Amino acid sequence: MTEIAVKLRPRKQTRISMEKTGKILEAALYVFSNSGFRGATLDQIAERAEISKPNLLYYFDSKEAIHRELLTRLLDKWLEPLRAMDPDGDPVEEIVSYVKRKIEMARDFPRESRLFANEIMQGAPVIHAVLARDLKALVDEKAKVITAWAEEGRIASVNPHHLIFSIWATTQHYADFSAQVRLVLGTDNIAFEDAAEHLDRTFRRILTPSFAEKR
Amino acid sequence: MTEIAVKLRPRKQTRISMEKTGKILEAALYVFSNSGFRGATLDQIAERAEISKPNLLYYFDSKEAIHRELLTRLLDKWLEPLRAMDPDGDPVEEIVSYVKRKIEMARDFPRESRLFANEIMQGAPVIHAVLARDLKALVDEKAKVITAWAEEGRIASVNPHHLIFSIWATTQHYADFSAQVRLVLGTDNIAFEDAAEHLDRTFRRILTPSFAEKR
DNA sequence: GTCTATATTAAGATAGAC
DNA sequence: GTCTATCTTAATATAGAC
Repeated sequence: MTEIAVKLRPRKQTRISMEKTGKILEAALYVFSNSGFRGATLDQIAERAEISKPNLLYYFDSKEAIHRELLTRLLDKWLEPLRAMDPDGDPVEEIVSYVKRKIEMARDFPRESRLFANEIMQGAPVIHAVLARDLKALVDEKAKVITAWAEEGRIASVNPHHLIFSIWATTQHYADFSAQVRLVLGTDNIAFEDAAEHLDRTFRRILTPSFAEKR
Repeated sequence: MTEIAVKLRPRKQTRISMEKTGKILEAALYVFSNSGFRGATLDQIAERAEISKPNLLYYFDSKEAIHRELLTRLLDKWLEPLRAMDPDGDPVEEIVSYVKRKIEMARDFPRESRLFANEIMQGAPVIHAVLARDLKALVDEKAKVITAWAEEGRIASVNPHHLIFSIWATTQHYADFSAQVRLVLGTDNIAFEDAAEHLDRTFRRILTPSFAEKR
């Protein structure tokens, strides 16, 4: 599990203070995910959290502190779908289930997706260290599982790291670049069922061993 | 073709002024792609362009104007790979060639990719209108071609719009989120040959008609 | 066309009363 | 803990000499 250093300003984390910080973080998630770190302002966050700006800064040391807190809090949730991939399950089903969980995350948590996308695009200045440790370890671990499946002929031969990149890319695309998707499809709301069906079919095609490759 | 409204400040576009504006735009591409619009500063751009800030603002009306000019100038280049998809070519080869061109763009023009990624993630405030017209028209046109190919049984049945989203997502991922790719692979430079090979294989698997589907 | 100096504003953060 | 008022800095943009 990822260790999260929760260093909030008030000594005692009373019920009221946890409620306030929660409200601030919720507002900050909205603003940061829409405008990026630099584009976001404390005024916007304060207004959305229905709190004054100085009061906001009573709970957090700085704008940066809010941002850092958001990212570290959300990291576990973000890695959860990959963690859930079961080495003992059916290979193709495990991977397409992972794809399904990821597309559901894009649908249900687009703000979280864009928050991370912004962070990564800036070169991950805040969470670089923790990603280089935890994310890398997790991906390497699952890559080994995928490699084993391929060697056993239970899925088609595939580069496991790049397969995972393709899964991240295709699923998060619907959250991170939803403006473009909507604009191209000419709809106000993305039909996520269509996206999910498309990805389910394509990843099954990628992974299902061909007759030639079967032993 | 996309019409580009070039509205520069100097009346006469002399050779010297075109050189300057070119140098400014090159610097701006670097800075905007690394920091996003809000994160970028005119100081950074001016320094990189080796020009004073007021001089920079002699050539462009505002920071926004530089940004807008960059996006509109680069748009055609960005759509070129899809435009080049030939309805009369071999279906699978045409699509994997498109994938190849896109991954080469991610390798050779990562700054352009991130510039557009930033713009789209903010909801495309600058180029929304032109995308809704030109990009949508282009994608719809190529989607029809793909649908025809599928109906003729020359490629596997696929949702053409979502296929295109998958191509954009998987290829641009290596430019937009290169920090994460490098961090996960543990390398300083991405081996684009590996990515290209992976994508070539996967899209061939997706597209090659199965025996069952062939007529 | 280019520069130095400067005006203007926006935004992060703090002081201090309550 | 919360507020009003304010400090401070950074950044866009302009004035005006050369």
